[in-house]
Amino acid sequence: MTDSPPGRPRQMRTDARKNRERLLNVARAAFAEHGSHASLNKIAQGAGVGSGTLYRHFPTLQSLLVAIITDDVEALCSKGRALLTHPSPAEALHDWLRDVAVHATTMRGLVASQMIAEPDPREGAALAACHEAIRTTGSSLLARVNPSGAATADTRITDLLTLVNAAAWASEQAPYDKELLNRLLVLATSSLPSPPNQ
Amino acid sequence: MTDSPPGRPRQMRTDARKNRERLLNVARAAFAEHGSHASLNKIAQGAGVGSGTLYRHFPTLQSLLVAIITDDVEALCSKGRALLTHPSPAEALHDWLRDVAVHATTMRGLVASQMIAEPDPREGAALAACHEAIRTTGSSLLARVNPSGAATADTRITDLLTLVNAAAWASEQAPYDKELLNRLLVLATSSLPSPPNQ
DNA sequence: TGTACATCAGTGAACGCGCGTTCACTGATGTAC
DNA sequence: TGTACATCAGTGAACGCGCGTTCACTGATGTAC
Repeated sequence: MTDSPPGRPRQMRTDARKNRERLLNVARAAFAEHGSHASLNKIAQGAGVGSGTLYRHFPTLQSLLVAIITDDVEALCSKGRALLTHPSPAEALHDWLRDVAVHATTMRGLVASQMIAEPDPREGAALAACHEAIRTTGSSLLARVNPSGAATADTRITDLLTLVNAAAWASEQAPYDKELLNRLLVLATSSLPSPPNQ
Repeated sequence: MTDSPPGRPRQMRTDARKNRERLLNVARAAFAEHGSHASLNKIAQGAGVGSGTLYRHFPTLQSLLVAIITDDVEALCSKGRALLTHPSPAEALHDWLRDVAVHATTMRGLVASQMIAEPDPREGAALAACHEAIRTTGSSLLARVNPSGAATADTRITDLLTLVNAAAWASEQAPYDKELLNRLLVLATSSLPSPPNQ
């Protein structure tokens, strides 16, 4: 057993951190343009980085994707928590679901599909944690709309989020129809109380 | 101008017709397994046919897909027309939407995506005709549920079909959850009158 | 503050792979008589 | 029914391409003193 020596791990090199950031940005754009057909070599090239560097940071296309989604989900959940004090629970929920949909709308179905599919255990707990966080946040918002049904909120919110993500995916398939996402969200959430001003 | 001579075109050779049929069947399976990453060479090989033969029949992956979908849509519409005499209009509509969803559930999102996206004009009128046929059939079924709203039935059915296809896509992403499609369909159609026996 | 150095991030040519696509050729078969 | 033949479907080796991935090497930088 040759354990690594104890003590703090060495801090991440500044160039490494910058490259990681740049890779994530370029990957975001590449996924937005080509979805799951995006080329890793081109992402590396676009970030001004050797392909080996990309592999050092993200051994897998999936891991790149999960890193991007993790950032987004964090923002989404923090916005959701803020909405918990919104005066209109119904409006808060609708607003947040719209944000979720818009988020899922950014990468040719890749994001939507990750949010729906069972997390790949090889990807560690990162993606599963995203799911958990989204569900918890949504559950709180939903419970405020209909306090009596709190017990069922957890399963309801999962299906609701799935359908919202599916609607987002559909609207990506039809980019020429700018209003489609709005109309689909109305349909998808028609079983919820409407927000007051609509 | 060297026009081809007049008269009937030569009938399709029997081996050609068989090969075409075999290619469609193998392609169906390949798309079901690999979606848009299916390999044309492997489809040709699986059908026991040279790759050139595949290209003679279907110059494009897309054209292969459209041929498959055309067959399915025909069946779907004929079933829809039969349902127009069903004693319960609401049940007829729900049944048919379920069939549409199940159909969209067979090829890793490829079918669902084709049913939603704007038809590629290079693909001729075939796919556009599918959309038209589905919409017409659905529109009739919807009009029977709510005769007063016939004028708006056409736009409503388009969005409804889109959401149903989206739900089908989502349920493909989560194959481990066998009941997901059912639950999503309930959510997606919650703005319609419920069928009597549910 | 300055310096020596071990660590590890970065490099990018090279590899093997499977893909879509072509095309000169072979051979099956529908048609006309 | 039988036959000659023009048509066109079928073939599959070959091509170029871009992909993901590797790895021996270089060099930047965080750390310890």
